[in-house]
Amino acid sequence: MQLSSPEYLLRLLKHLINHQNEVRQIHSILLTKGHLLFDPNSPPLSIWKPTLLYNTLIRAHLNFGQNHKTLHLFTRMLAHNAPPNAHTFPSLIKAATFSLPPSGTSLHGQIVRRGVLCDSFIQTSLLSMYSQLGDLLNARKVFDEISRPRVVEYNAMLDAFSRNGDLGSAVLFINRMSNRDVVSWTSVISGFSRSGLFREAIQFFREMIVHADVTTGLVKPNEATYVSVLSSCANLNEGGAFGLGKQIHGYIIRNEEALTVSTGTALVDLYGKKGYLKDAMKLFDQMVVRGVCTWNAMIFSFADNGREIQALDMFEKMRREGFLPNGITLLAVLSACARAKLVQIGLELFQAMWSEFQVLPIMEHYGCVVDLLGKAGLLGEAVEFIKSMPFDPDASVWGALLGACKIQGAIELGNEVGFKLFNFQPQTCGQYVTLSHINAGLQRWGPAADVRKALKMSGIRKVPASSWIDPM
DNA sequence: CTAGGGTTAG
Repeated sequence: MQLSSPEYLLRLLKHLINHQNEVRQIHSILLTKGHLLFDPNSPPLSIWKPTLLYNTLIRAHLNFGQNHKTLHLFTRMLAHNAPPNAHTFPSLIKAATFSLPPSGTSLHGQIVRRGVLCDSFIQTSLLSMYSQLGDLLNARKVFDEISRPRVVEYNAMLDAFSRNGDLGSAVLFINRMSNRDVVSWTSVISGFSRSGLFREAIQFFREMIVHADVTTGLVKPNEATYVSVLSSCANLNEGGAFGLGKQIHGYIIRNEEALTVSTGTALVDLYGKKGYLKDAMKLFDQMVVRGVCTWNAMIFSFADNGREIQALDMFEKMRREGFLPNGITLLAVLSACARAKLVQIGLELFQAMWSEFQVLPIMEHYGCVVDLLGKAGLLGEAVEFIKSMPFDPDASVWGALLGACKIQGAIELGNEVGFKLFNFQPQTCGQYVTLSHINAGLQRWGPAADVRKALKMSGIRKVPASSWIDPM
């Protein structure tokens, strides 16, 4: 086979699909050889080559996380007259989900016009896209158009309910499904967890492991399930929650060989949040492979337990080992600085965020700096800092200032800020719901009552004992 | 194996 033939280059591309430099080189060879150009006069067997090549390139760039480039490749594809097929769209839909401005609806239009809407992969991708964009209505519409949904399609709809906080519907839905797999169960557990309903998440996990799905061996909890329920255990301040977490830890040790990045991090977080820093650190050291998230969990553990200096040391160590801090890392170190009143270091880190770490500060970081200045008694500076923000502060930022006013006894400013906060109350700050660290206490109780009612109505029983998980 | 879809943390 010729080294510059489209067949060979396609094979090469598939083989090196996760290697950015190689993909780029193959891409440029393909361009110079004209292999990406659709030629109606080529032999019938190779007429689809440009489409295949473009689909693979699109997939590669999606994997690289280059959503904009992924979508741009589609316009190049159209310009080269390479006809998109049903395989083209799932990757594009995924890229559109996470790119700004949203281009999902225009993709939806393209799909309809090209008559590939009946493809089940495309339907699931679209459903999932609307779900991730918080558009439950359109997600539902897509689902209702699916003629014979199977478990994957059901799961996508289930996840749409779960991740958008409609857990009542999620529970009703999963109960009505004739087949459930581990993804179905995990979707609901993580949905509860995401909504801050940790007790319900744990309860649902307990339901899962005594359900016929699991006892018959049809379904088995996996890493995603454990991570979700461990996170709920970490966040629920009840003795039983920690106990369950430790049981799961034991179970993982007995059954899986080594801790993965996800389970290891979830466990570091668990022990850290419960104040068992030695155990958290021991786990951290045991882990063979760590991720940025692992470091984040460890830094947060120190920061939240009054060991701010150790948190900052950990941050230095992380950088020495070549890890690039992300937005969460910065949040962890900024909160450590705030707690220890290390104003200078905190401000320097905030300044370095963009210039050194290429992390764009978001609302939470600003909230952290306000907290930092406020805790140190620099209320005037905190107010100035809020005024300098490039976007409007939300309730979490004003809340940080209010907290500082209380500590400092600044009654007048406190009243002013309190009034501003009062105006925020009726709003649902939906997109910040996950930012529980700073938003703690805000927007938590609304959905909870409804969900408990739905749980009750859906006939979830009291939890019997299980062979390896004790009832709480 | 033979392009593409659903679940995971801080």
